[in-house]
Amino acid sequence: MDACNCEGCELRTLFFENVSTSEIEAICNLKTERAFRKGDLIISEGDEIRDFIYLKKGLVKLSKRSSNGKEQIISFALPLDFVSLLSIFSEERYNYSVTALEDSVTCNISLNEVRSLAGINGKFALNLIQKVNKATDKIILNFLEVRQKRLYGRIAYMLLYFAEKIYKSNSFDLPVSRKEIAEYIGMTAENVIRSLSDLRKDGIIRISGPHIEIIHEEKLKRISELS
Amino acid sequence: MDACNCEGCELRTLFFENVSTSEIEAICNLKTERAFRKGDLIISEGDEIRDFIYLKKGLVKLSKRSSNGKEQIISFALPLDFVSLLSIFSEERYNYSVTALEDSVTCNISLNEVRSLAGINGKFALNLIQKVNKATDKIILNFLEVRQKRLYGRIAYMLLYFAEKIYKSNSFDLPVSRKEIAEYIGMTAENVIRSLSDLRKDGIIRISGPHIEIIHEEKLKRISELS
DNA sequence: ATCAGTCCATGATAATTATCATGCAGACAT
DNA sequence: ATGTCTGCATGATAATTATCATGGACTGAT
Repeated sequence: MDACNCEGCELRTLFFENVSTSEIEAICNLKTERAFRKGDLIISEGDEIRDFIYLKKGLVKLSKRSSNGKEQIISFALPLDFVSLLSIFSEERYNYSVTALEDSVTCNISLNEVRSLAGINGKFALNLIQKVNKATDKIILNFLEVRQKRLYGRIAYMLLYFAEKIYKSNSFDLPVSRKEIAEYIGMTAENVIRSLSDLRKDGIIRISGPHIEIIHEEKLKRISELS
Repeated sequence: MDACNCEGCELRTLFFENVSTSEIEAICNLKTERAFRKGDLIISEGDEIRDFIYLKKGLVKLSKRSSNGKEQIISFALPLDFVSLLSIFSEERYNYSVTALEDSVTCNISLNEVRSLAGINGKFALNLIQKVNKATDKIILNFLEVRQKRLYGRIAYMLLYFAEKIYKSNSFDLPVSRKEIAEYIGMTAENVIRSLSDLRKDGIIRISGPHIEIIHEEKLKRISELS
């Protein structure tokens, strides 16, 4: 446990709740930490799935190039959300990409190790099921939520999402371009820009470049709910 | 193994691949089979999650009532797809409903049993992860696929989906109303009806009541792809 | 048999969104 | 410094989709 710095990792108790100290040591020595700069590609669609990857620090987006060549954003993930959600265990290759939106650090563990630990330690496996399940559930519920709204409501929903879930503040820098917001909510970049401008003109938010400040949270919530 | 009729179940090898005969017997004696008629509610949103449920026979829809009160269809499932996908293991209550679209039979096993088996038998747990993972992946990829298309393309995509994935034939009875199609693709019922009529007028499909016959599969595919 | 309810269907119109065009500002390489 | 690229912004217009209204067919309840 000397070269192994997992003790400080906030994910440890979450992830390794049911793993004995000796098992942790064994895994810990096999893990690799990787640092990424804002904008770096962490996983590229089509890459072979070798590692179980989770986010230790930072913010990432999961995206996929769809059949017609357009990029679509599936979700955003913070630490404590897993990055290796979809397709892991069920596919050989990633069918989505992961990109760092802020400087990020991942912790990579050989998938075979995780697999064999899960095969030996059923409690660990159950814990894993739960985490993967929760993460994918969130994505699906989010899709449903967004789908039923119209442009203006989707924008409001997204702003509230960043404020509440990602930054826990009504004042933050958008980590994504307007085009990426469009790819996330399934609209065009022009209309995203227009909606943001409208919200600004109505005095509901303040914008300067990437910086957003939500002034009338209640109004924004009403817009989000009333679609 | 006498009262236990799992041997004939096609799901057995899939599901219990890694489970010993004695373990199967133990579980098998605890399982309950339930039959449902077309239209019956199998799971109601908000129900407590007690059983691990899988579909042995039939066709079902997963749906969710969204915040504004509108019903949304998440996916359709055939046998071999699991029904207890989302929220199981991670939630206490279902956050979606399951309805039989055709006469269906489910096999219910106490979740605690499945959980404890997974805790003991890691291989079984891994198998479970894989299945759950694959099923949710499908749902997410489907959402992405549909989202990038416009009305006409979504209708074409859905028709091809039923023909290829559900009925394996270009001639079939739609198991859902036009309104439900709308809830599946995120459009209004009127526009679904209009699109179907347009496809009929263009000679691409034949319609009589719930019966659909795809005449020009190639044209339909092109419409689906070109959105 | 009648009534209420739902599904399918179509039209007219309004609302929403996409597309195309243009301009500006900043980043960056040469 | 110049040109090129990208992101942000706005307008004009076209395309798409929703909403509202109406009608016929059918089902089930009374």
